[in-house]
Amino acid sequence: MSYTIKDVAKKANVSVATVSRILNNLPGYSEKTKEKVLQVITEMGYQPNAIARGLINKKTKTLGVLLPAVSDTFASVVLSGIEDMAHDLDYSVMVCNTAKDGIRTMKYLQALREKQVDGIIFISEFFKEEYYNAITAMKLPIVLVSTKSAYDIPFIKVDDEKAVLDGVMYLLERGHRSIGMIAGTKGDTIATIPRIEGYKKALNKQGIAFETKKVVYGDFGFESGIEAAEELLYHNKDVTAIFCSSDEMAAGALSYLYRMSIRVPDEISLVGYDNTKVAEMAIPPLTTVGQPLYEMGKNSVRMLLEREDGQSKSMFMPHKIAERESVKSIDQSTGE
Amino acid sequence: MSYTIKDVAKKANVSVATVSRILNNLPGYSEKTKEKVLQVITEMGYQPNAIARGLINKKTKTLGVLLPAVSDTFASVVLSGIEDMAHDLDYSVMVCNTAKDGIRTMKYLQALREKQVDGIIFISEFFKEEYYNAITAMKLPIVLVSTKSAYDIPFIKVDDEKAVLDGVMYLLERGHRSIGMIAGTKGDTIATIPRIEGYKKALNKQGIAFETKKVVYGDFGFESGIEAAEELLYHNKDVTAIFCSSDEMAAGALSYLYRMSIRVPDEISLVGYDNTKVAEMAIPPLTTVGQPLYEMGKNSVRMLLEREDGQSKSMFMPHKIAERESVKSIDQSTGE
DNA sequence: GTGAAAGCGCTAACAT
DNA sequence: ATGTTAGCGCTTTCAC
Repeated sequence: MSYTIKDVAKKANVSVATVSRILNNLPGYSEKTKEKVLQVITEMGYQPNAIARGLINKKTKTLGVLLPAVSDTFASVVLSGIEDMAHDLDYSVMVCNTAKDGIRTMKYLQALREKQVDGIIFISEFFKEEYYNAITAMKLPIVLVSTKSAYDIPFIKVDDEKAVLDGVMYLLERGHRSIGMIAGTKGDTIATIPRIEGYKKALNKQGIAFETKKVVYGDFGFESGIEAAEELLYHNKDVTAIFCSSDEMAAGALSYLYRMSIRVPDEISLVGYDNTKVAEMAIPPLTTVGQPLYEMGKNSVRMLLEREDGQSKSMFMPHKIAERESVKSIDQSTGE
Repeated sequence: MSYTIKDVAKKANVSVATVSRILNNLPGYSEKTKEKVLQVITEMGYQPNAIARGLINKKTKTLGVLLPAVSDTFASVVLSGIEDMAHDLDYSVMVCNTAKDGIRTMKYLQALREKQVDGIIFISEFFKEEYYNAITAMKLPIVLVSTKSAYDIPFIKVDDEKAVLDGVMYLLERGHRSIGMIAGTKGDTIATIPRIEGYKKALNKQGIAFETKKVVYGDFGFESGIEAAEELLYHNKDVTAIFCSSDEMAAGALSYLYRMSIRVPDEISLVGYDNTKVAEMAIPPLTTVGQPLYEMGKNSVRMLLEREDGQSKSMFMPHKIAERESVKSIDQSTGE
């Protein structure tokens, strides 16, 4: 066993209370005893036991983060923002890979509760009623990142509809008239429906009719992008540009196009969504609607911790188009 | 506040000891009281406090993971293996993003200690003496993943020298004679020197002389791959293949070659290392020497937990070449 | 089969 | 300025 505060007290000839005060920077001791105690502490290599401490203050200085897949580029950037901010504030973070599995999420929620985390950050998944009930029952502060809910829970995300509208406008402004969309999971009320809405509005602004057959669905992943691109082009020989609801799907589309010997952006332009590393690494580098993922992660812990006194409110983060090389302007007069 | 074991005991008209026994599946109560207590527990929605529990058992059922960058593809796959295994074993994991920063690592080590984690997994960084001293002082079990140390600490990794030897042999067998190498950080005794050794040995087997100018260094990241490829080709117009020490660097090389209009694999073949998602997503898909990253993550927690009784030994994991489309066979007789 | 009570390592009154 | 002591919520002897 390691040393305890008692050992330190004994060796320094003071009471545990005094040691505790010194450890916590509370008033109530002379400079001399402080020095003495500090010296004994380093001598013994004493480290306070955060578990015992947590039992009393009801604070563990640790946060729980629930995300669909740690190895997913998207979530891992958010996680890294969370991690950095938490570290600055002296908090630790427990990661819980929910694997899009509701049962597993519930198990995690319980574990986090038992381990008395000070708050929970929930990333990018659909927030079920079941979760809501569990969390309100345990009275834990929570913030949603890149998702939102039907409940009064603060979230932090970009305005998806507006972001896609801008992304599609970007294409429209460059002369594209037949634009396809590779959307996310069909029916997803957070990341699919509003985005399709943005797509529609952009077309509408230019007086272009919306056609159902021009939007196909994927699941945000690479493989689904390949399939979606194939399906989209099969039904729409005329598209000159595709808006993709994630960089990974755009990478998939890119891959399909490459295999079909269709050049990007010469024959078809592509714009992605997220601005993750995959957009940078793609060939050609992808123009994409960027979300400030890292900042969103950082803000989420700030929000969570401030929340403790007085509800903090949700916030929309700005999106920004990262221009790279996957979009070509086409000259309308020549139809080229 | 939530309910405590005392509340349950009172409401069920038994002692806390009995409740505790039931909670922990210990003998010493009748089936009847068990039912009664269990019922009260669900009624109240009681959840045990793992902090209080941890104070007694000196077990927190949580692990600490130290890694250089959560958003790095490589580490995040390992992390996801760790996460899954930990979850199966009812452990939680605290992630610590060390950002290749020694000070930060030391801070984390201390935090993990104070929070009484049951063990530590250290991924892919150089393991400094400083860390060793801190960890032995706190008597925490630890395992190294994808790295090793000068100390008697179990590690789990692939045999880098052998892996690169196989990768380069793969190229040699396909007729390549002038092979460049984009290595990792110069001087890195874990992930660079042994790999260069493997490269040398492969050439040697075929009686090809090793040339210093054919190996250039990067830092395992995408951008460094771009620069390295440029440098390598500048000094070696004749290479027909490049072995890269990470998939990200290979993607960088790919990107550079694309910009230079040098076709892969027609003009230059490429093989990567790791077999992460970026190898799959590359255009063309990268042939790469794969490490079983996810499995390594899983094994590391198994190893860590078994370790508690009796030292467990290090293990080498098998590497395996994932064949995709970035390598072309060249016919030597025609010199093509 | 069940309960009382002594801690685990610490903090926070309350004394002095 | 410093010490004594009562817990925090739980597990674990030791009685009965």
